[in-house]
Amino acid sequence: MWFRIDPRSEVPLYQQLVDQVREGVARGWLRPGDRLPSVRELAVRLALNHNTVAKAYQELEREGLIETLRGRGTFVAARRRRPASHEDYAWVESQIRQLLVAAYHLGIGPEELVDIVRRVAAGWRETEGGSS
Amino acid sequence: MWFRIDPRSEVPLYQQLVDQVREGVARGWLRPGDRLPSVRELAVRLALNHNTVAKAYQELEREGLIETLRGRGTFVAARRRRPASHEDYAWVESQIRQLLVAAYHLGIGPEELVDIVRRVAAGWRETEGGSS
Amino acid sequence: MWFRIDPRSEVPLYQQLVDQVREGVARGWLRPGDRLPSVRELAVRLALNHNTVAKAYQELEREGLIETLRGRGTFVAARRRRPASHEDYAWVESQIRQLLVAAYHLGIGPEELVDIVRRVAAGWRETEGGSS
Amino acid sequence: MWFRIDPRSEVPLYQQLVDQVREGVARGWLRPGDRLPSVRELAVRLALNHNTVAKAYQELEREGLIETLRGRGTFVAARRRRPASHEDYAWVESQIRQLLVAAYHLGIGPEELVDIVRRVAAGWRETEGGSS
DNA sequence: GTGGTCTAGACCACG
DNA sequence: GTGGTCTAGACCACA
Repeated sequence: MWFRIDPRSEVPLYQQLVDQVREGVARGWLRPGDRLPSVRELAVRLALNHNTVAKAYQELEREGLIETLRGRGTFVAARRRRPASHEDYAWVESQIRQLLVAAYHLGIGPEELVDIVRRVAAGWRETEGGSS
Repeated sequence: MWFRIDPRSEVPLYQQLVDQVREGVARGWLRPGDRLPSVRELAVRLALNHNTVAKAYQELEREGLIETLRGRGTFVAARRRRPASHEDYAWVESQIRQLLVAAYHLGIGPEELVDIVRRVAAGWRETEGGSS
Repeated sequence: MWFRIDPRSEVPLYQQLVDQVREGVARGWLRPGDRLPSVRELAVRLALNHNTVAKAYQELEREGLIETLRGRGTFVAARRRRPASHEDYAWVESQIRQLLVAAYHLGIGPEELVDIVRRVAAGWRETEGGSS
Repeated sequence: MWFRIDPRSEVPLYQQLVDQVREGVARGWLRPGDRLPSVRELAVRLALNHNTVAKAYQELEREGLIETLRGRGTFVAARRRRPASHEDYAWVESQIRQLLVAAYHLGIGPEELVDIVRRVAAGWRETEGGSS
């Protein structure tokens, strides 16, 4: 499978796992009903402690992205469609503003950033059918 | 001045300071040559430890955003124009991808995200002349 | 029959069975002498492991709610009337206290909770003749 | 302070802590702004591992009941008033139904249970000014 | 076999 | 000092 962990990253190991599952679900690489590797199997494969993997899975379950079926394993949950709230939009906009600042200091201005976003989003859309 | 610290945030206090200076410079609220408050003054005003403010200033100086003139104070540095490297672009794109994933899980699809980015960037451009 | 199993629930599968029989008996849906489905039959019907159903039946038999007549099947037992002990009352009160806490954090205060309990208990009484 | 852990209980240790803080907040024994013992201090006091205490605190923070101020410690958060949703009421009612069943099997009928609830809720109200 | 819990002991960033 | 993360290794309930 496609999990990759970078032990040198400052991002916590369990968070890297969470992020990758989130991306997998968002991009359609992981479909509802797909089985995730067992906690211990994945721990061995990635040379992590099983507790680290378990922490990631628990976080994902809390978010409703995955479900565990008692004794049978862990599976990708059906997507729950919840309309984005006003708070959600505010959060996304603040993230964008942060990104504009960071890009500026790298020498990338707002117009160029919009172009890059458009291009990256287009690449995303080719993979999945869009979801807004 | 306009510094605001949220001790409840999960973002480190010194990082919040760094972020705000970075945004101030990027948006033109802070111009080269502007004087920043002294470490002690800012620490008192924001009810922070001196070390916390000092750490923020050190980080900003390391990035070349501010300069300390011995005995005279701390000032916003002249902007060093450096073309964005290939790595810089790769980093920005990865950030965008992360944002697409996060937005997706909030119920905001790629097309809608591009619209929001365009709108936020437009608001930004009204304040500053852009730099791409 | 009316058994419903939710494999996603955090309640163990065997426990869900036990709970439903307990409710059935308490509400009068299951009367003394009524025959329960065999372990194998119920396992097939609910897509459970035999052992899971067997464990539930064992637990119910241990509680005296059902009786197994060798070779004839499993039946709802006659209700044994035993006065509630001091310990029983203490347990019930602790459960109520827990419920008061949980309700509080959902924004439901003690007075309102009492009202809800009264209403739910009234609905219950319509089904069965009460037993206190 | 008033934390008590029962290592023999089948309730997980961290869950016992969570429950006690929840009750403390609900009953007004813990007021917004009150400082909780540090993770390690409480771990020593209760003869638990610090990870166990940390897990409890993290769960409570996720629920918004407590807040951690970077490097300063953990504090009871201001109560966020959120109106109970339809789902919340459904959950409470299901809990009540379960309690009615359990009480029945102990020989305590619905009318008597209502009386007990009324009495326990009254005792609660004497401690705190009510909140519905 | 599965996930959930717990301990012991370690290292780190933050203030 | 604070909390956050991680490992190693153990035990348990569940299916």
